[in-house]
Amino acid sequence: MHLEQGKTVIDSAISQQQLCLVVGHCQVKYKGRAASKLSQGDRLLVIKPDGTFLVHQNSKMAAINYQGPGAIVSTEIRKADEDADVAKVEKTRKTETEGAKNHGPQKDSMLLVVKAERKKPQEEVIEVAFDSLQSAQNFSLQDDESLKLFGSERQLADLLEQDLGLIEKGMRPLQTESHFNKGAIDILAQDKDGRLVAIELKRRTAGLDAVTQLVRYVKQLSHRKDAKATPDANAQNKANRVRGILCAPEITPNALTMLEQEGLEYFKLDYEISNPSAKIKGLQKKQKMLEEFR
Amino acid sequence: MHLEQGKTVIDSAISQQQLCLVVGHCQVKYKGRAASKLSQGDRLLVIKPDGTFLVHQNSKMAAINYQGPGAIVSTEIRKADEDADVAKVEKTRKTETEGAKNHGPQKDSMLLVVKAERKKPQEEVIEVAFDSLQSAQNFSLQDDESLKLFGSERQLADLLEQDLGLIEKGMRPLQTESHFNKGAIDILAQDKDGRLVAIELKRRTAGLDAVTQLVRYVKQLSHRKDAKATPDANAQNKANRVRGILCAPEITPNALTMLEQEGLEYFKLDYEISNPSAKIKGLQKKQKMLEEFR
DNA sequence: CAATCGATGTCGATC
DNA sequence: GATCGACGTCGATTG
Repeated sequence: MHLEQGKTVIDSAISQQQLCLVVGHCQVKYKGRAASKLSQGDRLLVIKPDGTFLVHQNSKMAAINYQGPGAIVSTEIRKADEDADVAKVEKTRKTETEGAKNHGPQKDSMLLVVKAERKKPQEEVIEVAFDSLQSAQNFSLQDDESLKLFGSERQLADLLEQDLGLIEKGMRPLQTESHFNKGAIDILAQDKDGRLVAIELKRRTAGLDAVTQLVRYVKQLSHRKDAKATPDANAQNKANRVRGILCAPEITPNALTMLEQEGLEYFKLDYEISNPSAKIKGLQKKQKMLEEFR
Repeated sequence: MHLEQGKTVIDSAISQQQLCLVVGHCQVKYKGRAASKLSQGDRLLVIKPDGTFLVHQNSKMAAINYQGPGAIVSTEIRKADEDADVAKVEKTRKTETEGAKNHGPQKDSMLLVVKAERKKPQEEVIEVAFDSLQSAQNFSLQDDESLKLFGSERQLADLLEQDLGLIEKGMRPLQTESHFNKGAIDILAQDKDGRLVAIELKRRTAGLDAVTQLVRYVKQLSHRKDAKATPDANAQNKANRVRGILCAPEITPNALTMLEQEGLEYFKLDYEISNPSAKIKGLQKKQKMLEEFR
C-alpha cells in the first residue's frame, strides 16, 4: 500500500471520527512526560476517535508506545533523510545485521509520519514514521455499553461490611465518616469491647504495601481517638488501641511478619465470584504457627 | 463479512502465528480472577501470536477485556439461542432502539464465538461472541526490536549516586548491599558526620506510598544498625539516627506532612531527559515554609 | 484540578 | 515459581 493512500485513510478517520487501524514497518519516537524512546519494526497502530493512540508490537499486552484520549493526531509525508536520527539509526542497523531484506527506508524514500500530540498536563509528542504499509483501514464503531464487573474489592468490602460476624462475634460496622484526609479505609468497625477496628480488604495476595496502608490508617485513627478522648493515661490508650485487620486470600511472608510486628491481625479470606455479585465463603484468623515461634 | 469466513481467518492466524484483527458487533463475557459482562456493541478484537487477546471499545486506552500472553485461543460457530443471555439482551435492545439496521442476530442466526483460555495461574476464560463482522484480517509482523527508554528511575538513581554532593557536601555512596529482605533501597549513603542515609528517588510526584516506602527502609536500617552497634544508650541512637531523604520533582502536601512528621527530608529534584541519558539539573532541600509553621 | 487508590493491573528483575 | 517494586502505569472517585 502506498504511503499517500495511507495518509488519506488516516486523515479521513480523523475527520470522520472513525477507528483507524494501520499496520506497517515504522520507527517510533516519544518525548514527553519523562521518557523518550526509539525503536523500529512492524507494528500495529490503533487510532481511536477520542484521540487514543496505541502502538502495538506482535507480543505482550501493553502498547509499546501510546497516547491517551485527547491527543491531537496529524499526518505528514516527509523525506526519510530529513530525520537525521532515523536515518542514522537505520544505517547502523542495516550494516550490522541484514542487507538482504529491504525493510528499511531507502535513500530518498518517503515516510508517512503520524503524530499524536498532547499539551494538557505536559507537552507530549509521539511520532510514528512508516516507511512501508501493509494496511490502513477505518471502521465505524457504535458502542455505548459499559462493562459490568463482579468481584471488585469494593463489592467484596460491601459484602463483608454486611456480615462482620464472619470476622468476630459482636463486630459491628461504624459508618461515621469513612474518608480521611489521607486515603480511605475500607471498613471502619467496632468490636464487642468497643474498640475501634480498621479493616482493610484485598481481593488478592496482600503484600507489604497493603500492610503499610493498614498501618497508616490505624495510626490516623489512633491520633484521632487521642484527640477525642481525654489526653490522659497512655496505658489506657494502649489497652484501647485501635485494632487493624487485614483480610485477603493470601499474604506474603514478609507482609505477615511486618503485620504481626505492628500488632495487627490477618484473616484469610475465602470468596467466590458468581454472576451478579461475589460471595464470601469464609474468613479465618491466621497467625504464625507455633513451630515457627523460635 | 460472513461469520464462517471470519472463523477461517482467525483459525489461520492461530495456526500461522499471525496478528489477527477483527472488527464486529459482539458481546463479551469473562470469568477468572474476577467476572464481567459487556453487552453488545461494535468492538475491535486483537489477537497476537503469543496469545495476547485484547477487546477494545472505540474510546479509552485500556482494553475493556483482555487475556495476557499464553492464552489459548479457539473459535466456534454456535447457534445464537444456545446462549440465553445473548438472545435476551439482543431482543430487548432491538425493540428499544432500531429495527432498521440489521446489526444484531436474527432468529436462528449464528454466532462466531472466539474464546481465550488460560489455566496456569488461575482458570480464566474470556468469550467474545460476534453476531456480525465488519472485518477480519491477519498480518505477519516481524519485530525483534525492544524499546529503549531514557529517564528511568534506575538511570536517575545511578546519576545521582555519582554526584551525591548535589544533596549535601560530604555525602558519599555506600554500596554495601542495597537489597534487604523487604524491598530495595535506591541509594545507601553516609553523610559527613558518618550518619547512614537512605535515599529514595522518584521520577515523578511523590505520594504517600513513596513516603511509607522510605519510612520502611529507614526503620530496617535502624534495626540493622542497632544490631551492629553496641546496644546501649538510646539517646545516642537518636543522635545517630538513620536519615531518610526523598528526592522527587514534586511531592503531594499530605506526603510532605507525613514525611516531616517522620523526621525525614525532601529534596526537590530537577532533571531533564536528553537523548542517551537523562541529566540531573538541580537538587534543593525543601521544607514547609515558616508561614505555615503556625 | 489535584490527590488518592484499585486493577483480571502488566512487566521485568531477583531470589 | 514466588516475591517485589516500577510504570510515561490507566481509570475512577472525591474534595
